[in-house]
Amino acid sequence: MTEIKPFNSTEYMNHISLDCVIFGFNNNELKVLLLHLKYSKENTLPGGFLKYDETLEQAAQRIVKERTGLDNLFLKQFKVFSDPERSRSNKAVMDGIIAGTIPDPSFFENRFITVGFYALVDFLKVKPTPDFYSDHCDWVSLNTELSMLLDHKQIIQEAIVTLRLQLNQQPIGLKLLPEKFTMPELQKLYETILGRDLDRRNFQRKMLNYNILDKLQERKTGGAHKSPYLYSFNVERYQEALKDGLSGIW
Amino acid sequence: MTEIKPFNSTEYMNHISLDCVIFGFNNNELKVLLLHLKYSKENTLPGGFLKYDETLEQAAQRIVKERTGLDNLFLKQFKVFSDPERSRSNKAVMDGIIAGTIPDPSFFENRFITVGFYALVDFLKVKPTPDFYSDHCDWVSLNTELSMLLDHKQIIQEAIVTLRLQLNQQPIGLKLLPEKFTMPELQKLYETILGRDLDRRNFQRKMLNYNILDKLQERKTGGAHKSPYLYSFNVERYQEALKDGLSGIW
DNA sequence: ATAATAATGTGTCGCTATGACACTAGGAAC
DNA sequence: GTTCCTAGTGTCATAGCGACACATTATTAT
Repeated sequence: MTEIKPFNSTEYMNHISLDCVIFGFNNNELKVLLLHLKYSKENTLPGGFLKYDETLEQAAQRIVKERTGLDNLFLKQFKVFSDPERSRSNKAVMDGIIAGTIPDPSFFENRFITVGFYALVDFLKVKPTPDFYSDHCDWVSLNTELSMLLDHKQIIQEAIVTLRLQLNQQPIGLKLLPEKFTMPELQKLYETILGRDLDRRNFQRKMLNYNILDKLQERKTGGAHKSPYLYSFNVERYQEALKDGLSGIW
Repeated sequence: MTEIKPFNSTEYMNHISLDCVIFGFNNNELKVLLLHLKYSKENTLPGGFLKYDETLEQAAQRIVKERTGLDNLFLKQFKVFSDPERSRSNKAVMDGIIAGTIPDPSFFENRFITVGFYALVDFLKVKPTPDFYSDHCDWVSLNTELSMLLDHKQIIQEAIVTLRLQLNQQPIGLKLLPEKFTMPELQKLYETILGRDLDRRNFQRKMLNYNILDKLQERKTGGAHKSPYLYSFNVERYQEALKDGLSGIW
């Protein structure tokens, strides 16, 4: 249970909610897109409820589109959070009721099981858009210490663990990086997700051996030092390689 | 939505159900524990609903215990199934209503999102126990072609895919095999899950290099040929090794 | 008994992937 | 130019892996 917006609760299924951990990569950092609630001043994940004719995946796409402007994103369920206490003492709901902005308080006071999704997006393509109940919507570095609504901090943690485990099975780089990128950028992404440094030369060798990158003629200019080459993913070969997983442990 | 037993629907959360794919390994085959419904003659996964004060994990333990007699099993969520059509035209419910055995049909006619769990159990320890609505509860080989309730066939398929992907991150062998087992048995388990043959000698070398097995003095007697040695898992070292995943791709 | 059969236990060889590491090249600041 | 920093490329030794051969032991057929 997360997002609060003016809505008709009869459109939505009771007891089931979704929360989306939207990952972006910028400035050599992994970031998540968070909302900041007007009344309770808490940070929340973009989330929402399930309509009667939707799958959870469709609901997640809808929710993510409202916050990012983007369609058809890479989204994956990773865990259901079902602690009976998780939606108790929901400060955001209390404040909303006091402010008179929640049309159907009894709906929000129910117990909700939430399905966690993570999304991988191209940072630069996102237009962060707050909803009615939040005063802003921003990218937040994972290093930042934040006060989060309910169990949302835990949800983010679990999303990262999942991301790390699936690093060789999911198109992490393809989805998180722009069309063209440099080898050092790709390496930084892997290092950030894994939480440790990798050897520059070994990383490059291994990556190139996967045969999933196209080396472009262009170099990235404007940097302060030697211009690195630009690469792009060969989507076909990448997808093919992922079927068996990118071999090896990083 | 799966298990139908005499119950008071007010004890349970609406719209949320669980289905458990209980894996066992016997006679060199992977098997799942299924119920066979009296009226509709369909096979179903053991499943049930969520009580108001339970987590999904607790509910899954409860459900699995009722069918196997076992406590504290290895259980993991793997996916939520949320197709709005999935619980439509539920033959089992229709037959139950006709037979007058469903106390609260309106509850069952609601839309249900189901959370898939898989369990890994020691085949020999399980006492398959049917519920009120099923005439028997049996182990069924995955090679068997069956008519299953609703989307239960798909749920089993997804469970297997998950099992395969997590083969190096989860204590598959430890949970599916008896205390003492032979190397060929362990190999067969891996081959069954992976769906392909492995080289006997390379398998043994790799397994032993993990340092997670204790070679016992005993040998398994009664077999038709040379007696194989018995092994058991060194639980401590196994758990330790799983933290980083058992390296390598099978 | 003896031989045939079949599965298990153990060892070798060559290749590849990997980790550790060093040198060269290019762009910016001075 | 010189300095500094980053990127591009190469080498070497080792561990792990796939492919493969031979000896051992238990049952079964004769």
